[in-house]
Amino acid sequence: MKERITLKHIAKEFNVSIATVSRALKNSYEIGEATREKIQEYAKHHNYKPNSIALSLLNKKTKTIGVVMPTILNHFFVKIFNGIEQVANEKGYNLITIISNGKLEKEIASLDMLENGFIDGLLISLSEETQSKQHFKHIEGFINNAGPVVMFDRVSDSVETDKIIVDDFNCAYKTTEHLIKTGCKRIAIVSVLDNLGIIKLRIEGYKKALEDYNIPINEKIITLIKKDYDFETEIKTMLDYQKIDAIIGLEEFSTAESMLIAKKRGYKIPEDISVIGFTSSELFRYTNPSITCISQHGVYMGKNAAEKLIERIEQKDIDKSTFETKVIKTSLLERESTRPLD
Amino acid sequence: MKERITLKHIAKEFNVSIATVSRALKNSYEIGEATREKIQEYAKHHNYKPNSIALSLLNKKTKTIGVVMPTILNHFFVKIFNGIEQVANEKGYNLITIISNGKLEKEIASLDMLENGFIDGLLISLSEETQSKQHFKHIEGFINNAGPVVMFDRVSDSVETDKIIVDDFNCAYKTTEHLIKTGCKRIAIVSVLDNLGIIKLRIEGYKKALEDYNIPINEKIITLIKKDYDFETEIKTMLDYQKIDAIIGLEEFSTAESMLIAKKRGYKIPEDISVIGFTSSELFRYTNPSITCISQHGVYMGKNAAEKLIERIEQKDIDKSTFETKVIKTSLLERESTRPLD
DNA sequence: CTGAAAGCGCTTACAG
DNA sequence: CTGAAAGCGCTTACAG
Repeated sequence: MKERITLKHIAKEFNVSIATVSRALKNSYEIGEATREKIQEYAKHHNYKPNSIALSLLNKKTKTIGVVMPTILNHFFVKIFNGIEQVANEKGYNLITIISNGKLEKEIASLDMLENGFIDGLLISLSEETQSKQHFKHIEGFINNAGPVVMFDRVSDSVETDKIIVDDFNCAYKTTEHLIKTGCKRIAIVSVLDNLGIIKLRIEGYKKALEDYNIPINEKIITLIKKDYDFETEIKTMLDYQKIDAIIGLEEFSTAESMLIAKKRGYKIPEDISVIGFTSSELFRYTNPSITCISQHGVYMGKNAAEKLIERIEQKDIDKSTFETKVIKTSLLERESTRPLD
Repeated sequence: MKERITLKHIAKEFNVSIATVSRALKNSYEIGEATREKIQEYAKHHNYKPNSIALSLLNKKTKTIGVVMPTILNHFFVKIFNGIEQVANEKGYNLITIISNGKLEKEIASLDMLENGFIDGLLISLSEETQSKQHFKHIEGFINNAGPVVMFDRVSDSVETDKIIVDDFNCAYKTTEHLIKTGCKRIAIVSVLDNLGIIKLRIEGYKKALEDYNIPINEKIITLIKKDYDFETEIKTMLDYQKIDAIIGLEEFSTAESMLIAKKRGYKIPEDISVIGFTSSELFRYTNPSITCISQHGVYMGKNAAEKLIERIEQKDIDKSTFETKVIKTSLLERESTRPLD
């Protein structure tokens, strides 16, 4: 690696000041044409690139956005990331990506590190632990000290900022309603996530739908499986001791895995048990039967989040009263794991 | 957002020089204990964080790595990214991630942008177009002007640098051999990727295995499907006009989709046709039958790539003669889509 | 024990 | 048309 060429080098080469070089390269009309041309040519030939760190220090803008996500091993988040990347790229922003891995500690450490001027703004989806412990000081700290924040999907009501979410309550309501209309009455919920705001909302929506259709709620078939519990055992127990004619899986794993276990237990899908996944996943297209699911439009969510953040970054003053929560509509993608409506 | 607090502010507060503040915060033994303590306390209380942009300018190190990948909608790359993230995080490096989306142009633009001092080094997996056009000037330019580069998975022989790859030739050889040993003779290859070094190597390994077992090579069942061609039509044509008893899919999509089409055409898997996917994918666990595949150990590859790059970054001088290409072993994960060995 | 100065690489208002 | 100077926020060798 050669030493990087700077204005200083060029200035020395032509025996002019670095100010002149700077202006010549910016095509300033102030500089004589001859000087301008020879400097530009030299710079081009030697592949001069203005040092962006120096520019960042000067402008107090890095044109870089932080993205903190709980995981990337989840197709929904991959899609969101894709959306973010598209918009960021388009608008000339770089992305610094951090996976919190569900850990509050890492989230805090990351924000702490990012609070030092390296990014212009932050996109964040909270880790499980952050939500269960309801610890948001690091987010608020960032907003106060470092720059605008847009939260997406896994958000918190208690943090005042812009948010992009899915309407989990309504979505769960409609999903449950759909199952009821196809004749299901004993609808189970399965999830390996817990303590997440979105999970609570989904369960509320589900319960409301059951109520509205006068179906009793059976807490024993709302199976939230903690990390240290064995998934297969829990599902088998539920299938063996409870009567069930539908399963709503709240993420990819729970959905696909529950269906697999049910099939092994001899249940026909969807004749005996209907299955719906509460997330879009490529995987669901290829299972047998293919799985009906809620499409959450991850790319669209990512794009919206990035657009909102960049808008805030480029805004002079941020009026807290203009903070908004955008709700992204979901859609039901019917496949073979649920019965047709009529 | 409050104005960020700087050494200047603190210095003014205590009527000392910024040098003193800087030293006090670094716990320099030179500074009187009283001064040190009151400055530290004040800084802590006001949440002072040294501006990392200023430090980067000073140290000519940003503790940031660039990651350029062709796609993220591919589980293999997601896993690699996870591995990279783990190591980077551990060693205190940030990641700037760019998805080239298979486009040479974007790859060039990205490197151009990253060449200006924002990153200490680069991890890159080439885009399809880059490989088909054999255009590597931007990579070489980066190595010469900006910093060390480690290439992973989709690499080029003509670029001199460290590389982490899968042994595609051998792996394809052994995969083909495995199919032959389970009684398959008419082994098809299906891929939607083309012009990729790794694809060529895999096909060579496959052909070598056929040769070694005295099985004639039938080019008509090596189906590389171009972007604008209809996948389903191509596969159906192959199934209808050629005799086939095994399919090796070179990526997730081709594998899962081919099996689906074959099943629809009435073939029993693996009795009539065996299927192997040349990539690890969560999806393959849930299809019916589940799909035997090559596990490429993406996380491990990502970790290795990141470790190598950081080693290079933290090295004073890089001796080109020490560039190495590390080959990651793959393993065959047998599932239901292939027949057992005996 | 503390400060003034130089410097990282750049831009730009101010002089001339 | 061109340059010297100040400044972005920091560190550190050099003086005292």
